[in-house]
Amino acid sequence: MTFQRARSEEQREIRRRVILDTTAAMLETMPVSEVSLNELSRRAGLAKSNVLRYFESREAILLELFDHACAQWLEELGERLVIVIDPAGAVRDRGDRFAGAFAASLEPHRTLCDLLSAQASVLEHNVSTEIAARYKRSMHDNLAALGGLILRHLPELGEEGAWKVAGMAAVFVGGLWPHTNPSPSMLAAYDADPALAAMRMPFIETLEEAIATLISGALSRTRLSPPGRR
Amino acid sequence: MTFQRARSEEQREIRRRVILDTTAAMLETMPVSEVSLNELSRRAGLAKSNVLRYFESREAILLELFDHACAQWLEELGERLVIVIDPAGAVRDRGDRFAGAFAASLEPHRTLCDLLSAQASVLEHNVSTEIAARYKRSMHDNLAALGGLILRHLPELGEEGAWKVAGMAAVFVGGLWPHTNPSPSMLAAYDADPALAAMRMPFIETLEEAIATLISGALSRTRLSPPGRR
DNA sequence: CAGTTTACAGACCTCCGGTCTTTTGACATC
DNA sequence: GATGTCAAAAGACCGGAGGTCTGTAAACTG
Repeated sequence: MTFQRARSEEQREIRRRVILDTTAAMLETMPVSEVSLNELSRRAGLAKSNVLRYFESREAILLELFDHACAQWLEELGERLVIVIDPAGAVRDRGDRFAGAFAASLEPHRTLCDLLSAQASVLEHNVSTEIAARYKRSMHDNLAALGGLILRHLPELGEEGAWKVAGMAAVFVGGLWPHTNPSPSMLAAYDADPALAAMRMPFIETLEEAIATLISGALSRTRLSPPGRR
Repeated sequence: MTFQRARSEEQREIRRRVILDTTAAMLETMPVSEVSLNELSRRAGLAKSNVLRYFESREAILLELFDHACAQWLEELGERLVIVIDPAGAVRDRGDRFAGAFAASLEPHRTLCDLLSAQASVLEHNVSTEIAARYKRSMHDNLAALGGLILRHLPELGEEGAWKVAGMAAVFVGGLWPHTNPSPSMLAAYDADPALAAMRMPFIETLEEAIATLISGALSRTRLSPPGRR
């Protein structure tokens, strides 16, 4: 697969891209936890040690991928929002439409959700301080961008309120996602007992409702307690 | 450590308890991900294969522990709530107090939070359908109990609203928890850059605010959209 | 063409969850 | 009390994980 050795910087960059692309392709067909360095390096046509020449750990690869996926999703969400939300509409309507667009925009970004849910518990471990700091700064920007989108379409929330909703939404997505990937045995349990199946949470619908509820709550709370008050 | 062989059923039960207690003790000092069968069996004074004679997998042990911790926490939360909430108080006040009690009640239950966050993504995998079903039924009851507590102190939410808030709260706790256990390198990054440190989410405070927001939202939404409407 | 650098592959390491095989302790029977 | 049986226990073992170490050879430099 590999044709010649990477000596120039641009060749090294190509290697990095191959690794990232291969990982992204794997994530399309399997959860984060199943992406192993062995299989990844096999698919990329490189030796494992060579993969680790370009990334300091498995987690560092996934983190970079996550960061990129985040930025791309945010762009799509931004576009979707301006289409869907009428700036002159009622607050309640804008909130609901935001929630709907938010949830729907994640539908084609399953791997982003998967990475998000693994972020704090897995990805942020086993990377150097440099990588951790760089990534966290980038995530700070992403979260700020999400807060900006919220503020733009729901200015009633205020800057602080919008920021908080952004953080809560991110946390919620990360918490909800794992529940939508039941293990085979759990699936069998669902099949066997309809009462259990009833408590499954469909990802998009649950997310939409939760975000809408969060926004409603944040709105009513900013209204009830004027800024500056604790 | 182990003195005689377990031949009677009650002796077997003692073995199970030793394993569960040892695991619980380990969880007091390390996160779920670091509890390994090797170390566990060493501490319990049993061979690894012997531990697996009593539990079908590492996850099965943790799942049973999680279930038990859940039930115990729910009891404590129930007691706390009747002390803290004035049934005659305003809805808003009851909601806020509920959120406060909810968050505070989790403070001494760090391992519960840890298990909760690992639940869907780790624990529910790698167990048989029997265990999965049994556990899920139990969790169904636990969630219903939480819903019951919510309904009791915030009857305005209605049964469905209370149930939904319960589910969302559980999801949120599971999503938030990992962010409160930063890796060493992440901690170093925080130390180096105050701007990064500012985006840390303190567990209890963030949780309290999110739950309060969720409740406010659910309340305003039930008020705005009468039951039966979609 | 000789020498130096270094990308790369593959053997190797430790640890994980889990299985398989062997040993041995506790009981029932003679 | 000796003997046989059966399951509890222990420990060797397995494949695969993430990651390191070392030898090789390809590309540059003089």
